[in-house]
Amino acid sequence: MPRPRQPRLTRQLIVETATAVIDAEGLPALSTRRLAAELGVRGPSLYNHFATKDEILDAVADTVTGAVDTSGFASRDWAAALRDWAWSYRRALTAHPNIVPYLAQGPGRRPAALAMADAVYGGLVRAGWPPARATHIGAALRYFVAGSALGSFARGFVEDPELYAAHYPHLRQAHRLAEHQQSVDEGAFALGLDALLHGLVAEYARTVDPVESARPSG
Amino acid sequence: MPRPRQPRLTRQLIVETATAVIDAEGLPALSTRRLAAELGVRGPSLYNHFATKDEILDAVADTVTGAVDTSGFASRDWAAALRDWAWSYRRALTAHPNIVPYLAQGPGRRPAALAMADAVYGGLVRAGWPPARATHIGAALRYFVAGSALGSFARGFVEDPELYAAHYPHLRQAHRLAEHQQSVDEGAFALGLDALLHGLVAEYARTVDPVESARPSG
DNA sequence: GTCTATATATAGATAGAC
DNA sequence: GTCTATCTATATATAGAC
Repeated sequence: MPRPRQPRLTRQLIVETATAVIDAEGLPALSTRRLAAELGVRGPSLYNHFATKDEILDAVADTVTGAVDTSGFASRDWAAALRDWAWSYRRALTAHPNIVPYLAQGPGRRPAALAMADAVYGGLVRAGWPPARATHIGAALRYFVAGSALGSFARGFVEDPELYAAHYPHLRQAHRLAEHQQSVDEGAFALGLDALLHGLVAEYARTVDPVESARPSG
Repeated sequence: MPRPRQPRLTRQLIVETATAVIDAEGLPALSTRRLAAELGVRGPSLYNHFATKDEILDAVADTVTGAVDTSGFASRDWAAALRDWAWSYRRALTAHPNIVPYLAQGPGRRPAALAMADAVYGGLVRAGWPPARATHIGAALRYFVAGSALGSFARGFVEDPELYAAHYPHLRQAHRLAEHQQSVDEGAFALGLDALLHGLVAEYARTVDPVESARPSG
């Protein structure tokens, strides 16, 4: 009973469906058979559109990264651009947390990841940061965003509070916050990002543009 | 030809060997057969010491986290304690980067991870941080450390610089730094951690201990 | 371009002998 | 406590018919 006039496979449809499976059940759950079944075809059909499973994963990864907005770096305000980029980056990754370990294997040859790195680095250098410093700043923010998307603090705590109370007294309250996992994660990200940018602005004033910064007070 | 008097299996030996395999070849490379072969036994023998493969992975994860030093929180200087903890945490994770995605699945029931969270949270609250704030700070630093261990900025760049030059002009210089991957990663971590702590100290002065901080200047 | 059939490999885990 | 033998399952990928 071949399905008579169903939508045929396309690369985009395969990528979208693969993303959905990964989001719902994790990276190890994505097999070619599972993906094909989800699309209403058999496993081998996928190989008419992708040479290997890794090509599919790369396409998923590139699509996720492609959703990140780096347009802020077109302006002059590098700190605002970093903040907007970091939040956009975080939104893109937290929408698909299960793919993050794969993403972190490196930008590799994925166009979107390379374009993102290029935009951030270029924007910081244009703002006056020394090249080596620009690399460090981009990497530091990438670490923070990737780490925040990778695993929440709350995730993984078991249900019974009393189970912890005896051995880890300070966690009694902390664990209660696990009920509000998402708000904890977002609050921690907001706090960390603000602190990071605060420190970077201070260093910029000290090392990159001391004249401009010193003008008001001395 | 059974091995006559070889060292028999112990939980510790299994965990150490599993860690070595994961370090060398990645998390997916660790199968029960592979691990057993490395130990000079057959697969089923492992089940005399662990009920499941996941139990072995949990033991590996717990050992990695157990190497983190949180003794700094015994003192009063919370910022110095955070810095020491973050560096110790980073050293523990970067020594075994391939296990990080597994670690990030949550503290779960692993004693070392829970003890670490307890020490950090307790130290910050004792220093005067509000409980919710202490949770956010611990999480933010955990994100940063985990992200930095997960994937370096440099990792994954291909060898030929010219391959990037045409399409991503700003990356020509950045990619050269990939040759010094380790120093880039460490520099980015140092910069990010300093910036984070700088921002936190400023907030502490503003919100937790304004009297003490305001004394000199008003 | 999708299909059936299959090659090849590998996984985690158990039963029961020694 | 380790072994052989095996169960069950699942994987990626290819050949060749339609």
